[in-house]
Amino acid sequence: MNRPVSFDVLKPAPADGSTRARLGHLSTPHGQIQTPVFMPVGTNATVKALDPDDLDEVGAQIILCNTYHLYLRPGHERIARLGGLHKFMAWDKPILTDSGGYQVVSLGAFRSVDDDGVTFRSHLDGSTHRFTPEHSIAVQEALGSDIAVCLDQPVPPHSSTRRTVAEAVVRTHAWAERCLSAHRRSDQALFGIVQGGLEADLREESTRAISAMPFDGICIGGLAGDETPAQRREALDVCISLLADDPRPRYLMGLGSALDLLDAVDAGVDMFDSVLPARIARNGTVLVPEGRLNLRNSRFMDDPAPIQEGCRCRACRSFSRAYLAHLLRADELLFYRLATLHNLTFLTDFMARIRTALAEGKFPKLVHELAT
RNA sequence: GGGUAGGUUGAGCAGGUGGUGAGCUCCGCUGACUGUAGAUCAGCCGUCUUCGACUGUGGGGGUUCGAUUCCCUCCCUGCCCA
Repeated sequence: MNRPVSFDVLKPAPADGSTRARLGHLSTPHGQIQTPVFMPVGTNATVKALDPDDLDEVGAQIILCNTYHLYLRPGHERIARLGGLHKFMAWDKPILTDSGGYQVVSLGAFRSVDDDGVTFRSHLDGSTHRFTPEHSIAVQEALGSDIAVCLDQPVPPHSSTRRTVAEAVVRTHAWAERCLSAHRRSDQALFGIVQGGLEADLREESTRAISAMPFDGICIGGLAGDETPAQRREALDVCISLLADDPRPRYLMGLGSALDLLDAVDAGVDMFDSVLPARIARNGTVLVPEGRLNLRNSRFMDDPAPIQEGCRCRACRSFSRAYLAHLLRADELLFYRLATLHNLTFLTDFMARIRTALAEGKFPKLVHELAT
């Protein structure tokens, strides 16, 4: 049977074990994706402050949209009536939808979880809504994303007891099976999600269970939270050592800082998403090779240099730090667009650089360079 | 010139009719943000030797144990009338 997406490893991890990083190619109904890839997040069917032309200019290959948010507003059925999510938002490249699983964590006090599903209180009007694995899949099918994701139960790594993590793992596995049997669309891939927090044995158990199911890709969830980089790497190594011979793409959910991405690619991850670069942009922080600049700092008011010398983005081609700092202070809308454009371009180019290094067999060297 | 309402920490205000005015919102300064309840949030924002101390209610003077408050006087601002 023809899979909706196909993944080819163009350049596998070297046999010498110097890295698990690999170069890949993901083919979807709406286009091709070079991996490792970073997916900007467009929760409400828009990457905040940008339009699809901007995203093309950034070089985004695929974006993530959110099932829970679009279900609440404007409604998945409405989007389906209007021709599906791609048409609705005028983005004809690949889209991955999150299942609403993350909202189990982020909505905190506004939800309750049981074995059958999650009950949410809408953050918009307080009304109650229920997401079961079947319902999440139905909503994602209505949206028509290229890649759907299972409803899962992530837990905050650091602040959860082993018992909580263990329960979430069991539940996530049961839901994974239900998502699989509910899923029908043949033009939409379905990824399963591994949980297990920072408990090595639970991570292992979860990886085995999820990878044994016929998913099109494997998500690693429950990280990119309050764990340390070392703990994350440890959890990642547990998962990916078990997936070494698995031909499917590996997607680490929620990771978005450059050095974090580098390390996770080294650990063998192919796909990433995060709100981080876009959110910090809106909050005044821009990414540069040395780290971050907070354009709110008074020293930028007189700085005629671009955010980053040599950056190809619109903000850097045309404007100074001084101008951007002014826009930010004046609450001008242009700031949000330019800062977002820059940060997403920065991260996209960073991933491209990683891919080039992988293609040329120079990835370990790049890691060494950037880590110091 | 007469009348009237005012003068509080960068700005705008609150409060205070004899018993210790540092409260708010802006502005400003700094930090945070990782499958987006986030163009958001947190801290600081008179001075200093900062777990505390000092100064501060337009200026000056008076009454009083004690004055932002009462009295005198001057200055400044808005409005009304000449």
